[in-house]
Amino acid sequence: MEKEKILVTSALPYANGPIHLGHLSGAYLPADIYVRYQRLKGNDVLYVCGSDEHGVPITITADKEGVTPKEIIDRYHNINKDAFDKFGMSFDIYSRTSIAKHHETAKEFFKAFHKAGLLTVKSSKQFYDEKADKFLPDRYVEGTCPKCGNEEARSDECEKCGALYDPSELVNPVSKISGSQPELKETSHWYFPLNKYEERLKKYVAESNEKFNWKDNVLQYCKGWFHDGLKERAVTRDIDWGVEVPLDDAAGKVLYVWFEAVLGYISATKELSNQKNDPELWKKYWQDAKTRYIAFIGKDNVVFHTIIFPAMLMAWNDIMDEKYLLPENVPANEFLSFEGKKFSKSRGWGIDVKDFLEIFPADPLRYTLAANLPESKDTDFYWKEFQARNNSELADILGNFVNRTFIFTSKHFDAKVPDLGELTDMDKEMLEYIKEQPKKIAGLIERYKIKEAVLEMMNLARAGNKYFNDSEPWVTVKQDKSRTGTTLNVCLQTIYTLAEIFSPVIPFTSEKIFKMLNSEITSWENCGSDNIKTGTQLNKPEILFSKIEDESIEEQINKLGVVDGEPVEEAEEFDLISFDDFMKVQLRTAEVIEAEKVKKSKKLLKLQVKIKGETRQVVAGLAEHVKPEEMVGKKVILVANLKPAKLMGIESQGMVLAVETEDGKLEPVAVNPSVKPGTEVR
RNA sequence: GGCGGGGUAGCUCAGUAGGUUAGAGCAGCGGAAUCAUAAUCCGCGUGUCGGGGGUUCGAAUCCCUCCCCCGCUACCA
Repeated sequence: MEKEKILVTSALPYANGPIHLGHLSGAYLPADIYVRYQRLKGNDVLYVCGSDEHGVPITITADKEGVTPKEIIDRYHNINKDAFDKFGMSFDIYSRTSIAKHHETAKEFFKAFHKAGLLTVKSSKQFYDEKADKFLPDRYVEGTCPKCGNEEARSDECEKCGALYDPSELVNPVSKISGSQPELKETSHWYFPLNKYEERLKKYVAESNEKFNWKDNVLQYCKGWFHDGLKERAVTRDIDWGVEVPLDDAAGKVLYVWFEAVLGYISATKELSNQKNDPELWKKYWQDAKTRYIAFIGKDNVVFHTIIFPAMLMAWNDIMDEKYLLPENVPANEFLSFEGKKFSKSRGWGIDVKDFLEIFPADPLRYTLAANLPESKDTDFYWKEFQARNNSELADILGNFVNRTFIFTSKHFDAKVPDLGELTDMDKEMLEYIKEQPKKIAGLIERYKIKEAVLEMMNLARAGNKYFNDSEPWVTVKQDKSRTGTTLNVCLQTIYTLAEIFSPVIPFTSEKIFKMLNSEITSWENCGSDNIKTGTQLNKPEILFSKIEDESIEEQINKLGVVDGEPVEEAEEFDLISFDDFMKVQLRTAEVIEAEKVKKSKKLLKLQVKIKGETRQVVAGLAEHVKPEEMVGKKVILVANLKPAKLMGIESQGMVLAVETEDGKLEPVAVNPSVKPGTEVR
């Protein structure tokens, strides 16, 4: 079969925090499994990734910590690179967008577009912080929403009520940098005419889908974007962290991250070319029409990889002689939740890859994630499930099958691979199965059905156990040793095949098995043929997967929702009432005129309070907390339309609002003394 | 608010060009076996396919409607 050239990318993780299990499930593990499989098939695969290191959130983190953005990106680039490495990601290069090569590449694209007159300049008003001498990106400005009054609204959008508005409408804008009030100041930016590519993009998506059968969720996302119509997009921003706009009159402006980050795939490949002293290498992938390009991402990234990046490449290809490939497929995954909730570092929910791999080995994690990838909908990671997958599948089914075969072979055949003698129907069936199963799995992986492929891999190990059981070598060894030899030979061929087909998913274990078999991995196409030769001396078996005890899982579960040793307070859950319901409660300010203790009562005070036009008698349970004389003259809040009730025989015509402190003390809600009695409270 | 996804067995998930008794893995129950990390193998599933309505000979699947979860809304997989 002719070798294919395949370029694979995984979304560039943002270097503003450590990656967690959700990231792995989205764009990394499926890609790595795909890549390892394609390499086993003998195809020429290039797998590229790297850190995305520009943009506002990184500068926010840096400011918060009082360090430079460079320190932030260095920290997380290294943490994540290391985590990926321990997890067994087989990138050909893990680059970063802060390198000179990337700045150069991004500028090249911008300049080409600019020179061709594609980009338009538009001015708009943006918040400017005089104290900090900076234009403020949306996230740096907070104010009150003009629609709903939410005080934590963003400059052009309120997350609470969803309103979109012009930044000039924002009430009381505050700069998050200096705390001062920013001014709206005129600035200009370059825009990319995404709208001009709309028809071609629709065609691109439709045709790619026809040829390569795109995933349904991806098509739905695209449909959503097309439905709304594509608009021009600003490609520059006024910040000082990023790729500088390569024009004379653009001081203080950088390329907007969406524009340059996707180009990181290209610059990373160029970087690899340099490292290999083969400057043309990258072109053999990116600019050869025979290469297949597959971009693995999470669902949040769909628009960038099916619309924006292709549009940019189309624009380039229109102008330049050297033409880039567009992705043939963008197999985006949905999200992984953690124990039923979204990953959240601040709430202590979920676990970083780095922390995980310090406690458990990579392969059980790879297997667990792969067996439950969010391929068609969001899925969940549960610690208990991780334990079960490790113990009852990896250890009990796969690990034990390998172990029992090895031990039996060393006990009765000096750990040498016995002859394959005369075959029974059962032997033939098993041999047929180990030939067919890899084909089935290959088909699934090529259609990006990794989850189902993993199930089929484990099914081969199940079949191995059944074959072993049904063959009863512990019986035959007493009567017909050559029969036993045949059984074990078939089992060892099965183990060989298992090591091979499982290697994309659990590469570390696969390697161990090959070492135990004293054999080398072969091409995927040879799976199931006579791979392990009769007479081969087997090495001593080792336990492939140790069981995970309940205690170590409990320990992890107990860490949930804890940050720095402190449990994170869960927000209270309220039964929601409508605005109308709330308005049924009529609150008024009231002035206390008289106060005395109710006789024979520990808790009750009898108050005379003045509201507009009347004086009411109210009985309040405050006696243990406030002295009567302290109450006189106080302004309080009264529920004015509460049905009167009798307490200790005294009529109470309302209720005084009080706060209950943690130690159980009550304190009347304070009202500014200048407020007139009877004023409405809402 | 708009757009999108989801609601299937105790749990985690498959399953739509409408078609026999709706599936898998795990857990559970019963049995067999004893080579093995007490692992394995065999048997056991009547689940209002979120609710209601409709189209149809026939609906988990198509249409309408309602409820509940989640995501995106242009810089977090």
